[in-house]
Amino acid sequence: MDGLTINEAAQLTGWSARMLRYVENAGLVTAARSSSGYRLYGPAQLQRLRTLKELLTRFDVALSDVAFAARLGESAELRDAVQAWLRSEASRPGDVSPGDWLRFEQEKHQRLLAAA
Amino acid sequence: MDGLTINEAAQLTGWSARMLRYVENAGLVTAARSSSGYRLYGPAQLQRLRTLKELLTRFDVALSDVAFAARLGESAELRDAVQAWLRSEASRPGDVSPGDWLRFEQEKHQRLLAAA
DNA sequence: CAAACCTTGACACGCTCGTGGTAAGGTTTG
DNA sequence: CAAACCTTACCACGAGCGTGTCAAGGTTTG
Repeated sequence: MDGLTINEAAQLTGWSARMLRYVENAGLVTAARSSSGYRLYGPAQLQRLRTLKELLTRFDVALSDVAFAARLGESAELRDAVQAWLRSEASRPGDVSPGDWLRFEQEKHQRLLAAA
Repeated sequence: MDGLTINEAAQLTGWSARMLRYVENAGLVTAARSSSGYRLYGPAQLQRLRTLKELLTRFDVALSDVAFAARLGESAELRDAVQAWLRSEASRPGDVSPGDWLRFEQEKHQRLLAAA
């Protein structure tokens, strides 16, 4: 059988085996399975895991955020609803002070930094 | 001064005053302020609040999800990074079983329903 | 002026997220 | 076969979300 086992993949990607299972259960990186049920990671999965990690740390994004983005990509109905709501935002003057949601999104990160 | 106060807006939108402050702090619906600092809600804000509520309940979306979508709309860099990662997904066969992330995203909802 | 409203800040509570661990049991390998 | 690995299923734990409530203090209104 070709493909790395979960601990090998963990070593090579910097995730823990525990997190690899968690990420798979989130539907973000799914491994193939051997006949006996072992997860098998190929080069594509390894690359996806590495870039996912990069994405999360570089932009301080949560797994649930990426999962939501995937949802947006899959459901045109949801995507349209969200975009319609967002578009109604900038239309009125003084509606949202610039950098407001940005502060919110970064607040968690700020707190983590402050606690260190 | 024109504009409804926070409790009036709460009544008309179905949110609590507490949540209106929370939503504002999330940067999603920001009210104008009177000279003495009172929040003032106009028709545009009321409508945004109503549609936001609809969005959240209808698609079982979190406030942080909408905030993230706003972030995607503001930062081309982030949007490109996320979309690039997502595009690398469907390329390989058997990469992700269909409906996998969907189960994950709905799991919370399922648990809530199961508890009732 | 007193009642009724608004403000921010805090405590609390249950739930989800991200993460580690451990237990019970099947598989692969030396 | 025994060691080393894999599986799922749990317990735990701190941090964040969504929400209510309460306190201390300023504002508007009858």
